[in-house]
This record gives sequence, structure tokens and C-alpha cells, in this order.
Amino acid sequence: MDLDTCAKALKELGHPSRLGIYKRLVRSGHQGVPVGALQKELDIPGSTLSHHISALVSVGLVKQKRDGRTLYCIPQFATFNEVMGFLSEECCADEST
Amino acid sequence: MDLDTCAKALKELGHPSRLGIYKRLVRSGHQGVPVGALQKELDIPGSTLSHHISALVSVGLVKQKRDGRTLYCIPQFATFNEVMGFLSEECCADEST
DNA sequence: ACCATATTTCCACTATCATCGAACTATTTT
DNA sequence: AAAATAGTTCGATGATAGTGGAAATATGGT
Repeated sequence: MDLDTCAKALKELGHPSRLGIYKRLVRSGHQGVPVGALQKELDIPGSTLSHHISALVSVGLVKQKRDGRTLYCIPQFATFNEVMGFLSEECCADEST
Repeated sequence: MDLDTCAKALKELGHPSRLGIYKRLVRSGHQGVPVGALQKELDIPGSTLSHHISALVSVGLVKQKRDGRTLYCIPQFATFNEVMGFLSEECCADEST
């Protein structure tokens, strides 16, 4: 992961609603959470929520999968881990110094 | 660290210039880097750079310390580590599941 | 006091983001 | 085929953010 890609991901996580959404998704693991469930739990109007979710999708932090009428939002741990990896490697103090 | 505070910090890191600045500061450790050095190395106009730096200062990721005419920018590892801690605890997959 | 250096603040401008109701699309049920 | 459910896209608006030149501030040197 390069700096620009990492910055884009951080930017999307850098909004309380989106960070909350991602946090909520992580809690429920690989099976994902329906958009509607997020809407109720987080109390965000549908259209606003939809924009936030697609922002997360656009940087690969979330994937969506349809099952009938229900759209599940699934956290993409791999992307998140790459972000964490970049931060650890490039932006953490080297305590051996 | 709570979600809102974390989101604010992530937001500021979520810009390539600012992430680059922070990364550069981390490289040089506790002694810090003069604003002017950042300006040359990163090739950002002074006023723009100044705005980016104060954004980082505003969320506690950077501190500034004057020595004569030179203002040193010093990364605040504690804040950064709190952000990392929040992300690890609240947004990482629990692999024991 | 004056000049040079280092950096910030002011100002104006453009661009992107956030929000949300209303209209629309997709899918299932009856 | 109509109605119900789930979610998205449209469209408009207000709010923030990004940018950088010019003017201002701070400090040190002569």
C-alpha cells in the first residue's frame, strides 16, 4: 500500500459516521450487516447512510453483497490491515532508536 | 480515546500532504523538523504547508517548538498511538472467533 | 534602527463534502 | 400486476476544506 492509497482510506475513516459504520461492521464479522440494520442502529437517514457506505466501498474497506432485497455490508479486513501496516511501518516510532 | 476524537485525527491524516508530513516527522524522531526543511523536502508552498501543519497540531498529532527563528515540528507519538489503539481495539477483526 | 530569515495569518477563490427529501430501481410477496 | 420492502440515485443547498500570493509577525544579526 502506498501513501496516497492509505491517505484515501484514512480520509474515509476520518468521519464519525463512517468510522462508526466500519466499527459496527467489524463487530459482526464476515457475514456482514444489512444496510437497513445499520440505518436503525446508527439512526442515519437512508440516503445519507448510502453515501457513507459507498465512500467506504470506494476505498475497498467495505464490500456489498446482495441477498434478495437485502444488501449486506461486509468489512474488508485485508484493506484495513494494509492501512494499519502502512501506519505501523511508516508512521510509528522506532523504539529501537 | 473516543470515536469522535479518533475520527478527527484520522481525517487530518487522510490527506496525502499531511500524511507525508507526519511520516517525515516520525522519521526524524523526537528532535523534530523545522518547517522550512519540510517545505523544501516536500515542495509545498509556505502558506499551504503552514495550514497543513496547524491541522495536525489541532488534533494533537504534532507539537511545535520554537528555537530562535526556527520552528520545529515534533510528532506526538502518544496521540498517534492512541489512534492506533482505538483502531486495533474497535476496528480490527477478533481472530479468536 | 534596519535588514534578513522563518513562519504565520489574511484574503480570496475554487473545489469537495455532508445532508436529506423525493423520486427511482430492484426484488419479493400476494 | 400491484403492493410492499430494501436500498440507491437525483438534485439542491449549505458547510468545510484546500490552495497560494501578499501582507504581517517574530526573531536574530549588523
